[in-house]
Amino acid sequence: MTEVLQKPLRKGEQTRASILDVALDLASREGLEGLTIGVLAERMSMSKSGVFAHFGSREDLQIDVLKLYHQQFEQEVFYPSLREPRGLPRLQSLFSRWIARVSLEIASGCIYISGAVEYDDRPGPIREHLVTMVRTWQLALQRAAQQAVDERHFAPDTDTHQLVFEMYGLVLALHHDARFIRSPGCVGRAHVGFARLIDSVKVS
Amino acid sequence: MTEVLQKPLRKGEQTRASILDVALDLASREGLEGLTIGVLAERMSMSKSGVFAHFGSREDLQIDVLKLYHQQFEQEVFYPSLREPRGLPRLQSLFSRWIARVSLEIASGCIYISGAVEYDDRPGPIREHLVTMVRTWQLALQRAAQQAVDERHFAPDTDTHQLVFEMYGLVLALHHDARFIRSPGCVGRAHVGFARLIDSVKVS
DNA sequence: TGCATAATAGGACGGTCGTTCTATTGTGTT
DNA sequence: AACACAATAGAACGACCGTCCTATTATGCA
Repeated sequence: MTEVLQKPLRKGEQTRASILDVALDLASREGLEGLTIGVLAERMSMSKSGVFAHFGSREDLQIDVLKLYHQQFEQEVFYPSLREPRGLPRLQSLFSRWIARVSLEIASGCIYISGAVEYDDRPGPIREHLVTMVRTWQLALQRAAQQAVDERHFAPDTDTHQLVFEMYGLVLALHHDARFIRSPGCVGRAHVGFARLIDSVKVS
Repeated sequence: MTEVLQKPLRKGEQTRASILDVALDLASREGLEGLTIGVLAERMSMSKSGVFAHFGSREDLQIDVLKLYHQQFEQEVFYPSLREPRGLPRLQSLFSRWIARVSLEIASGCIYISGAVEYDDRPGPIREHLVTMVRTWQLALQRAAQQAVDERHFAPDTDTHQLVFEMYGLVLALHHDARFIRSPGCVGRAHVGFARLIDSVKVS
């Protein structure tokens, strides 16, 4: 009855992790709803049941993929920006890292954005997780914007909610024009839009 | 051999039209990819094959749904705005009618927007049609913006492409926050954003 | 009223889906 | 080396999908 027996063998966790990696890549391309166990198994050179056994259900798999994405997003976009000084510099860092990530994702797709469309009318735990994550990100942006007001970088009557709304719009437009329309130069347009946005709230 | 025999009986066209109506409603809710012949037949109280016979394939059905949507969009948003004088008034009319339509669609969903995500990486005729329609709409907006420059409502160096990019972003953000996040007040924020946008290019 | 044929129903097909069951292979520990 | 059990494979399930084929019913016109 020593507690050593409880801890799982290493192999399982390892393949589970690499399954999740492939699943994230797959979900980025085909959407979370397009993520299918059969295709996943094929890409892993495993049997369907072999893959399935690592997750209680497809829904659990999807949620784990979501959590992995969230983690990577935080690591790439959020945390590095905390090194920047509060206020405008940090907000600018958050935005340009965000843009940079979405630009790289043009080849695969952003799960927050595709998920928002896939689950805008599909109740359930996946939608719940997605909404929580996106709202968390929006609140982080809003907090950074509020700090810019506090630091007197922005006018004191600045509507930070409005600011985040428009920033999100710029990124959505970027994702739309880059991935769907495939019109060149839209990364630059996102930056130009942000500059104008900041200019409209900055103290002279 | 009188050519009268060639013309189809009325009944078929009629039910075909009402099938398309239901299909459009269904596709707005579940997405074009979620539009399924079985569910469509159930909603029509018809057999699957009965519904299917009106279209050569599911893909043709989806394309016809798309065309119907495009038609309604033009009718509700584009044509009425042509009655406004060229330049800023017409552009404002286009935008606010667009916003109004998307606001009504909050309950169901905009096919241009959900389709952009569903087909951003799925080649084929459906994607082709979608891209053409959306680009048509974007070009219409850009034309109206250019006329505002010509009429000296906007500064002569105004980047109309940039303008349309940001307008589209505002609508995407509206759709996102309304349908997915379900945050109240985002219709107002879309208007505020547009006002700020116009202000930055308007001649004093 | 009949006749040609359009409109629809019914059933079957092969395929893919998520999931479950049972058997087999592999791993880590004593 | 041998044992316990984790990890995976394989086959089968019921459900739903788009599509096709063949009847049956309804429609519009002579």
